[in-house]
Order: sequence, then C-alpha cells, then structure tokens
Amino acid sequence: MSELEEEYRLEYFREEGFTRRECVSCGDHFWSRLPDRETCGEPPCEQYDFIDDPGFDEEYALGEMREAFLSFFEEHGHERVEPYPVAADRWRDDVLLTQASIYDFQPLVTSGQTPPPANPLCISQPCIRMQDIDNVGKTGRHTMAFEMMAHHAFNTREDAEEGEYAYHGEVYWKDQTVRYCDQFFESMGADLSDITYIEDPWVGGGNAGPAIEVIYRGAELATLVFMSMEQDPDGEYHMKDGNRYSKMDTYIVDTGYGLERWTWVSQGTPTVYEAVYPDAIEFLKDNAGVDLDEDDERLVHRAAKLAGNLDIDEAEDMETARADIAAELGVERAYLEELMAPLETIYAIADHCRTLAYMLGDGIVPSSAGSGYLARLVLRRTKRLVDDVGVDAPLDELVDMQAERLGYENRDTIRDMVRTEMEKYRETLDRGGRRVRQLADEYAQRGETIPLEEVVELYDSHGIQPDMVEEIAAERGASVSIPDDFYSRVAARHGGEDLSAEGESGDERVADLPETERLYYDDQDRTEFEAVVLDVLERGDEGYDVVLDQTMFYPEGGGQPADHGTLSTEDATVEVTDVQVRDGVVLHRTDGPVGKGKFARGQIDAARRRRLMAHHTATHIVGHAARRVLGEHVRQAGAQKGVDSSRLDVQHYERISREEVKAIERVANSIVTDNTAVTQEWPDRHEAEEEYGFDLYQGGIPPGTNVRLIHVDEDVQACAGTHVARTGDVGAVKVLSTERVQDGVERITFAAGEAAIEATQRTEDALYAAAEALDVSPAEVPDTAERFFEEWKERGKRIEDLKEQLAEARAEAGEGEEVDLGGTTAVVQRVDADMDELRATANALVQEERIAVLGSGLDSAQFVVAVPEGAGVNAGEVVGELAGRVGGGGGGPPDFAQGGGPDVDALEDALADAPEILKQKRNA
RNA sequence: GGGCUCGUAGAUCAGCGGUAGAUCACUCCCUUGGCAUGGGAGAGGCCCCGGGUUCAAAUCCCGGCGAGUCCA
Repeated sequence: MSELEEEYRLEYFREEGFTRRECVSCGDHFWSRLPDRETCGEPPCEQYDFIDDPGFDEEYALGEMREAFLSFFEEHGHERVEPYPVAADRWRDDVLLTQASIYDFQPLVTSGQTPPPANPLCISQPCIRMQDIDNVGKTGRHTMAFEMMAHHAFNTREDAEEGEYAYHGEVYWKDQTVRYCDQFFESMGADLSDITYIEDPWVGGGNAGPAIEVIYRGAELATLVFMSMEQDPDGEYHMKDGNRYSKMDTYIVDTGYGLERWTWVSQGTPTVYEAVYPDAIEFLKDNAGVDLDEDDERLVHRAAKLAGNLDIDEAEDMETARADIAAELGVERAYLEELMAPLETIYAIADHCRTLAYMLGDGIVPSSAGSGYLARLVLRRTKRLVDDVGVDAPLDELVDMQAERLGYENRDTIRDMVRTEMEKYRETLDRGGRRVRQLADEYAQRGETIPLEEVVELYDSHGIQPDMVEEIAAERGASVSIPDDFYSRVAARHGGEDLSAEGESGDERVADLPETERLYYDDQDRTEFEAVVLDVLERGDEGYDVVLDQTMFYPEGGGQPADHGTLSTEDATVEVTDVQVRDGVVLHRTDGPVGKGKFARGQIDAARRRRLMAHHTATHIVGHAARRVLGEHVRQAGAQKGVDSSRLDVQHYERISREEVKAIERVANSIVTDNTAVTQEWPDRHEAEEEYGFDLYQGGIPPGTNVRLIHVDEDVQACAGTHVARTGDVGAVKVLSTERVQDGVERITFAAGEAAIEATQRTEDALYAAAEALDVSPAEVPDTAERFFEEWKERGKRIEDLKEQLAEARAEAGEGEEVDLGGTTAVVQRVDADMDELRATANALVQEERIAVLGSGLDSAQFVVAVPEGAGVNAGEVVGELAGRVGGGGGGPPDFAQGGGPDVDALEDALADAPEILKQKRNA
C-alpha cells in the first residue's frame, strides 16, 4: 500500500542487519533483527510475552520509569521540558484535552511560527483519552489517564530560507530516532532481537508522515512518527485517510513512549493497573472489603493473564472472551465474573481518580460545556463506580490521594470542586428518582410498558441513566426494555450536527502588502501620527480599507474594540470607523478614499481610546481580584472590552455571591488607589513561561519568539492590548452585574473610570426616582417597597373578599330580570364589573339554585353564565350564542361558562335576547 | 458552541386556553394522662419577568432571567 516504502529503508536498519519482512498473519511490513521472524509481533498475531516474566532487567515503579526515560534522553543531548496542562483548550481551540505530547507544540511550533522550548527536547506529558472510557478496568491495558514519554526534534529543510521559520536546519531524523529507541531498550536490559519495527504510516490533524510502531514481547511500547507532510489536494502522496499530501518545509520527530506500558512490562503484572496504581488498588480493595482467598486470588491472576493474551480492544469483546477464559480455567463463567467485577471496578476507580486529579489540578472547572463537561462526566461515572463496589470513602478524598501523589498544590480547591459536584449530582439523582418513580407508577397502573421515547428523554434531558430507570421500574412493577443501541438512539435524536466553520476569505492584495508597523505600543498615550498611504481598497457600500506603512490605530483584537478617528491628507479628511488586521496588515475602514502614496495625518478619537484602555487595564485588575477572592482556579474564559462597560468571563464552580462581588470591588479599587505602574515587556516566551507559568495565557497563546507581557499589580499576562500607564488612571472599578453564562462560567460585567461613575449615577437615578415615587428618602426605599408590596397583597385579598360579599348581596337583592324556565328561574342581569366579580355573582346565584346570565360592558362586552346542577341548560352554548352577538366567542364547561366580544353597544340587545336564547337552548 | 427539559403554596408536584389544585410541612380545634396516631377547620400564590395571539393565557407564541441535562 505504501508509497512511503522507501522512507523506511533506513541506513540504521542496514547497519544493524535488520531485514524487512511481511507478517504472515496480518500482512504488515516490519523490520527485525531476526531474519526468519514470521509475524509482526503485535497481538493478535502474537501474544503478550511478559506477564509473570518481566521484560527488563529490573522492575520499575511509575516514577522510576519516567525518570529513567527522561534522564536517558537528557544524557543523549535532549533538554528536559516540564509537561503542559491536560487542558489543551487553554492553548488551542480545536481540542479539549491533551491526548499526546505533540499537542503541546501544535499549532505554533509545528508550523514553525514559534520556536520550541528546546530542540531537541524530552518530556513526559500527562494525557487523557476519553475514547477508552468503557474499556478502562476491563481489558487489562486501557487507561484513561496516561503519560506519554517523548522526545521531539524540530527540523527545517536545508533549502528553507533562514529566518522564515522559528528554527532552522536539521537536528536529527529517522535513523537517529530509531537508534535512540534501540539504545533505550538496551539500557533497560531488553533483548533487542525481540523488538519489531512495524511500518505504519501516520495521518492526523492535517499532517502525515511515515511512522513506526515499536513492538516488544507482544506490547506496543512506542510509536515513532516522522511528521513531514501536510494535506494538499495537489500533493504527490496518497495516504490512508483518502487525502493527498505533500512534503512540508518543517519536519518533526514525534515519538510516544507509553509510560504505563513500560512500567507494566518491567513488572510483568497481569494487568497494567496493578503496575501503575498499586497503592490505590490496595486501599480500595481494603475499603470495599474485597478480600479473595488464595485459590480465588490464583484464579483471578490466571484469568487476567489469559485476558491479557487476547486481543481485546473493546469491553464488549471481553464479554465473549470471558466465557472462553472461564472454560479454559475450568470454572463457571458466572463465578469468574462475580470474582472479577469488583476488581475491574476498582481498577477503573483508580484510573478515573488520577484522571480527575489531572483535570481539576490543571484548572478544569466542572461545567455543562467544554472540557468542564468531560470532568463532570468522569466525576459522575466515578461516583457510580464507587457506589457500585461499595467503597465508602468520599470521592474528594480518593481524588485528593491522586492529586497529592501527582504533586498538585491546589488540593483544597480540587476537593471543594469535587464536593460541590457531588452535591449537584445528588440533587440530580433525587430529582431523577422522583421523576422516574412517578413515571413508573403511571405506566404500571395502566399496565403499559414505559416507552423507549420516555427513557431517551429521561437520559437526554434529565441525565437519568437507563439502568436507573430499569431498577426503579422493577421496584414499581412497571416494565421497560432498553435496547443495546440505546446510546446511538440518543445520538440519532441529535441529528447531524455540522460544525462547518467559515473560513476567512483571503485577500490577495492584502497578502502582497508589507506588514504595518504598529506604533501604539511605543507610546500608548499618543493619539496623533503621520504615515504614508500604501494602498486603498474599495469595499463597495461599506467604504474603503486604507493601508498605511505605520499606524497608531489599534485594530480589533483580544477582546478590545478598534480605535476610531480620522485620517487627513492635504486634500481630504475621512472618518475611521473600524480597524482590522489581516496577516499583519492593518486595514483602516473609512467612509471615503484618500490618495494612494500621499502623506496622511492620523488622529485617534482620544476619549474613546482612553476609555478602552481604562477598561482593558481594569479587566486585568478585575481578573486578578476575582482570583484573590474566589480562588486560584479562577481563569479567564473570555473577555470583551467596551467603552461604557466590559465583561470578563471566569471559570468558577459556584455562583458569585453579593458579598464576593463587593470583595472583588474592594480588592480591585485598592489596586487602583495603589497607583502602581502598568508595565510592558517583551521577553523570550520560554523564559516568560518558566517564570510565570501557563497562567500567562489567559486570553490565548500568541505566536512568535517573544511575547508581550503586561504587569498590573501582581498580575502578569501575555496581552496585545493597550493599557493605561498607572493603575490609578483606571479611576474606579464598579461591578455592574454577574450572570452565569454556563454552569461553571460566571460573567462579571463592570465599568471603569468615567464609565464607572456614569454607571453608578444611573443606578442612583433609578433609586432616587423610586424614592421620589414612594415619597421617602433613598435609604427608606427597601423597607417602604417591602411594606407597600405586603399592603398591596393584603388589599388584593381584601378586595376579593369584598367582591364576594358584594356578589352575594347582589344575588339576594334580586335586581335582575327573572325568567321562569319551568322549574328553574334564570336571572338575567347587567353588572358592569370585572370578570372576578361577575363570576362571584354567578356563583352566588347558583347557590340559590338559579341560573345566572350576567353581562358586563366595562371595556369590552363580557358574559358569565352559570347553571345549577340538573337545570337542563348548557352554559357553554348560551355563552357562545350571547358572545356571538357582541362579535366574539366564548365557552366553558356546561355548568359555568364565560365569553365576550368587542362590541359593547350590542350588549343590551344581547341581554334582551337572553330569555329567548335560554328557552331555545333548554334541553336542546 | 449546539440540542432538549423545567420555573405554580415553605417543600414535592398536578393542572396545559374557560372559577388556581393535591400531598407533606405550618396554625388552631377535637380525640388522648402523654406520645405515635386519628378526626376537623384554617392560613399560605405578582402561577419567574416582559411582550404578543385571543372574547378569555398559569396554560399557546416570542424575548429575557433562573435552573437542569445531553452532545461536540
């Protein structure tokens, strides 16, 4: 299949005497030191060969293996790099979680826009793969959390122009990568002739390249990827995803050595979990009272070993495999399952807790959206597992055990988040339980099966797991059946959700222009400048885009709106109404053209700019204050600056209380009154990261070798916006409102400087207006309003009471026209009153065994007809007839109906006809 | 970011165009030596907010606010 075949004919393989073979079982091509080797070595072609027979000289614990790897590569010229957060959405918007070490360097480093932190480098990157969640604990080798140990080298082609990319030349490529791999195996004491290198081209995320799977004694221990191609419709390489690819100027060594696998192989335990989580498993077994006798212990061990030898990629396969294993061991399948189930659950709990420690420790806040939702998903799943197996330790402690082991310092917050989540989950379960019980009773009573549609609805809209429905239904004697493809039915309900993002339309003329020199960083207070007009692009009805050689105008970006102002040449002055940046070229949107090649004088709307700068600096201040008040986990989830107010979305797992808002205002304003300098600097990005950590990137990661840092008080952020010179220039900060924009994300809307004063004045105006209306002082407004509201309610009740009395009196007075209907008397009366009063009067008449026909002409014509039991008249029909005569309609039950119409003038005539209508409708 | 569901008495919910309800909790009375309980009476509602449709909206439609949930 491979057009890349040539790519694998490595000099190193030749030197070392490898031969290329085709696996007799799967047909893959592989390289081996054994010339007569027949299979590729990977299950199912071969079996695990290290269980109870460790593959290396020594057993390694997780931490020891990590250290062994990193120090090996350090000794071989690599710089050790600290891992990145597992929350990949903190630096890229195309994925939520870090799933491989290369994610750390995408897209800016891999594309060559930004230099790597070191070159070559080695790292052990924590990763989370949710795809495997169902397999965890069951297959013996899947974990959701894992560390990908890796070494990377970033190369550019020799013929690439120097300076075009952030790194230049070749560090090393395929031969050296495979040599390192062999050498590392050797350092572990592995038998090199047991290694096979399988040719397995790699494709992913728009890139591709040759890649090698490294198999040792049945286990895939590493993947060596040589990323060197990008998707290109005209490319010469046709890859397995059906797309064409061509070579890139950059080519990157991307390796992945699974820490857990290596640890496992070194120990030869039946499952990976026992090698990776020995302490947690011990604790959980003890806590849940899982205590096997020697025979059972031996049985489980043998079963796990057999399972490990099978090619089980899915938990479902395990179900079938389980029967074969039981047969081979000579025990009942049910017996074996009973023995294994609690262990599998415990394995999963250990892994899930580690996953949660990574997620929450790295700043993911549980939420209903984004990576926060994934955290919630894992959290709830883990809770169910913990309950299933009967572990009675609180989940926050289990997660904390892992967080402590992983060295997180925000453990209190982690525990707090877990507890808050558990409380929310408990409420969801309570709500769900009530809902299901009610539904089950309903269907049980009718003797019907609970329809699948209801179960889907319960899950999709209320988060109720189908097995909970089954359980409760059984308790309540209702039947329900859940199909195997339940979850795909839920998915079907959502239909095709297309995620087509609209690409920015390229502009060739812009691409040819030089990048605009930006003056606004040099002196952020300057509002005038001179420049040369390089080009003017017509934009139809929308005006013109003027391109200058340099500008003071800030283009919209980083949540800061564009500057406005004017551009003047000797013969024209035009308004600048918007400013955008495309590929480094600043486009000034104007209402008229200016002469190309002319000198232009730019004048920025200073008041607008001043307010935007105050708001931008205030955004940093508010973010910092929120962090101080709410906790270290607070992180920017979005921001929009404005002229009159700005908003900052922050991650937080509870609603922000009024007291907390006040505290945030206090902290923010004390930073303002401290009047410290707001400074900017352009350090090397990696030095900046080292000093301040990842929290620099609250608003996304900018490209480039250097980053611009803004210091406001103790707060440091990478930021491209314009800022005031001193915190005092912000003037004042006033929080206007907080709202929950999603679960786990709070939006703080605030105003700074003049806008803060204006906002306060608006609030005061409202208060004064209310005070004036109530004729009290502003301070008395709350009490007075409360009292008035109470009195208003009292009066409502009193009025209702009086209306009732009035109605009774009216019924007794007998003022209406009485019509004898042979046995029953009807009273036809005009009462100009509201519906309530009409109804009350009618009720009073019915109490006296009389038919009531009441009309009101208050603002429209209204009727109420009420009939005592057994009078033989349908009130609804009578009202319908009457209402028809005033141009409307009406209806109601046979004993009490109401209606009306707009034609008040016809009311009298209609009432005059009422006796006739009654006689007609009687017993009709 | 998208889909779906829900806001009615202190709590849990019913009502889903035509006179706002139930259960528990609450107050009082009766039964009892006291408690568990039993019987009776009562109080408690801006039916989340704002528009629209309609003779008529808690109910239907739109918007907002609040809450929940599933998915990427």
